[in-house]
Amino acid sequence: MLIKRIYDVLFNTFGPQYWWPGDTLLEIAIGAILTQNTAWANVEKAINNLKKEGLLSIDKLLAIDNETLKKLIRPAGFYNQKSERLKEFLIWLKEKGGCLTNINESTEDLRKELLSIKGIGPETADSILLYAMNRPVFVVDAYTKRVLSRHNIIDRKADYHEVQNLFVNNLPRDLNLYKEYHALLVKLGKTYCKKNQPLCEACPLTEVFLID
DNA sequence: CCCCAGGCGTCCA
DNA sequence: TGGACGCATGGG
Repeated sequence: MLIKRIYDVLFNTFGPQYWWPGDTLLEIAIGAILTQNTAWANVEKAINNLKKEGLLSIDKLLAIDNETLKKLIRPAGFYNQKSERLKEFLIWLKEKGGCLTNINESTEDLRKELLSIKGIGPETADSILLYAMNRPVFVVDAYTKRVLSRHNIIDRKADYHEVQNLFVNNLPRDLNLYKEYHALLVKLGKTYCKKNQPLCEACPLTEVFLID
């Protein structure tokens, strides 16, 4: 099966990625919001600012005023929106009891609730579910779509669920597999599938399609 | 100077 | 429903 074989090639090429980077689950969830359309290096700066101030807790972040929060997360860009999005997410999380992995609710319900928060769309919701809440949800991002469409596996304008289902329907429902696969696709994208790089000879996926 | 990055909401046809 | 646009910083 194609989807499984792509995974094997990526894993053999790059090895395990151990995603998502971050010391705590809360930090991971915050990173998922801050990284929206933003280079990870800039997100790290924002998170480090919060960490230096000892603010990486739900209550402390909710306690500081918005202007302070904006200044701290400024390097991550879109800080006016992201400060609001962060606080709305934290309010929701606090209502859920404040522990990301001890929530007695179905993944489906949690996903709907996350999507109802303004500024949290499918990718951010699924990233939080998978990496911060340990729920087996496959994450689709810009790299995933670009890699697959560039190799004619999906249409360029395939929507989120269509791409997500391609993976879910062709893989065992396994938490760590989902984590590694998404991380590997990002790794591949950053290395061999950049935006204005039409096709790359060195892309390890070419071997998959030569065999077919 | 340019383009881009681990999106999302809004507006408009 | 789907394409264009604004949001913003920092690196290449």
